[in-house]
Amino acid sequence: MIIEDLLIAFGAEIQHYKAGEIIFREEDLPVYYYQIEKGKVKLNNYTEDGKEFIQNIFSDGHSFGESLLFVDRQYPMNAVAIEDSSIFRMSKSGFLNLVQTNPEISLNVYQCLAERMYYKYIMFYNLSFQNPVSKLKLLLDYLKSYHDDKAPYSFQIPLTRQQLASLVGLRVETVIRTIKQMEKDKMLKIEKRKIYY
DNA sequence: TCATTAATTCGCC
DNA sequence: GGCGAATTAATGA
Repeated sequence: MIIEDLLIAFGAEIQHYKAGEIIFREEDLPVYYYQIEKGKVKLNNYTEDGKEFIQNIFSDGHSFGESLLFVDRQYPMNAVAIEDSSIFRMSKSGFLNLVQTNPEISLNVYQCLAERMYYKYIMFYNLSFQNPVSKLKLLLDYLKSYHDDKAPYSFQIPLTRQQLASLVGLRVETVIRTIKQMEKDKMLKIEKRKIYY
């Protein structure tokens, strides 16, 4: 979200993470701004019995966890690379400095934060009260909103069923059952196990 | 071709 | 809708 040249000018460095590598953990103190150059990252939590809930998944060009740089608190979630990734890492002071000296950048940051809040708003209501079809449909709609082609079945869901399940708090089996039901209802299409929405 | 990982199925609660 | 186990398909050394 922030121009790479500017990141570098304010002290950012590229870090490489292997798939599965942890970038930061719950209860760590936020001391860096992270922006993905290339790769994929998930923010998650684990319940006591080991179940994973995915807060969000980010890919190329996205930053993550920056809201925590504005409050004096520990991270409430983990960040894990889910593919081999190259990520810009800039110190908190560099980030705050950058935001203070560049109005356009801070506006940009506001927009990112607002986007995250929007996602939380729609998901929270939906995950609290709705049935599996509604939960998955909302998630798919949200994912597709970043896709230029709005035609039906034009968007291949870039996530595994397990990841979908972890994003909406369902089990894989339920996601599989529900996705099949949605295919019957012509809401999506399945080809070679890939989901097209 | 073997190994790994994801998807799917099944029976039961 | 969740759970555990078993089967099958896809993918990539």
